[in-house]
Amino acid sequence: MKQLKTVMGLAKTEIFTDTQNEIASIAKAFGHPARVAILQHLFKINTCVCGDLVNEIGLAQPTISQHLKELKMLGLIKGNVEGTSVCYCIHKDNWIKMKALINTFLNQDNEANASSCC
Amino acid sequence: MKQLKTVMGLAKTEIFTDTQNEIASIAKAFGHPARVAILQHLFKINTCVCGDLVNEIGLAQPTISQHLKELKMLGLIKGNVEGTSVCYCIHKDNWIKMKALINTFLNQDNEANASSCC
DNA sequence: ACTTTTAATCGTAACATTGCGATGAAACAA
DNA sequence: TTGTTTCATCGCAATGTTACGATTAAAAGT
Repeated sequence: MKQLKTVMGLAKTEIFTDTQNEIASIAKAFGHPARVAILQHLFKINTCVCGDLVNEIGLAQPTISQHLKELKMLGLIKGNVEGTSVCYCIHKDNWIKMKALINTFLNQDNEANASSCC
Repeated sequence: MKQLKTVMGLAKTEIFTDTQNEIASIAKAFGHPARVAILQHLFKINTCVCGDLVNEIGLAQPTISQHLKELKMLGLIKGNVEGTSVCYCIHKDNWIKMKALINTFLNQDNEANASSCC
C-alpha cells in the first residue's frame, strides 16, 4: 500500500476543495497588517498611487515591494508603469468577485438554524 | 540616536493600528484550508460536533487539534467537554462581531467614487 | 485495577513568511 | 554620457506555520 509522503510545513491543499483553497489564499493576503494598510490607503486615495506607499507605511522599500507583489499576483491590485515610477490601484472588478466569495463563506450563519446545543 | 532593533521574520505590528492588526489576525485564521473546512463543517452540521472532525478532514488528530486551538483562541468556536470527547461548535455571537469588522474592510469600495485612473 | 477511548500536548522536521541591505534595471535629467 | 530617481529582485537572517509520531491525561467501560 503506497502512502503519500507528507511534506512537513506545507499545507496539504490536495485534500481540500478548490473553493476552500481559494478562500484560504485570499484570507492569507489579508493576514498581514501591512497588506491591510496598503489596501486601505489605495481605497482612501482612490486613484493610482505612485511611490508614496513607502512613506505612508513604515516599512522599507523592498518589503513594501514584496507585499505589493503578492497583492498583484492575487489580482487585488493593478500596477501601471509611469516613467520611473509605478502607479498602483485597486482592481475593482476582481475586488467585487473576491467579496462575493468571502461573503458566501462569512454568511454561512444565516442559513444555519438555531443550534441545538452550546 | 537609538534605533529600534528589527526582529526578522516577525511582523512589525507596532506600526499598524489595532483595527489593521485585528483584521489581519482574523484573516490569518481563515488563511488555511483546513480551518476553512472545519468551520464549514461546523456550520453544516449545525450542532456540537464530538470527534468526527478528524474523519471528516483528512489530517492527523494532533494537526486538527492544533487548528481547533487557534480557532478557539480567536473566539470563533467553542469547545465543551462531554465525557471522554470534546464537542465543538461555532461561537455565533463572536462570528457576527467578526463579520462586522471584516465587512467594513471588504466594503471600502462602496464609499470610493469612480477612480480617476487605471 | 486494567483497558479503551478521546483529545490535548510535546517534540521535532521541514517549508513559509517577514524584513531589509545590497544590487540591478529602466526611465529621465543634466 | 553620467548621474538620479524609482522600483524590482537577490540573498540572507530570523521567526512563524504546518504536520505528525509519541506521549500524556482524563473519563468511561469491563
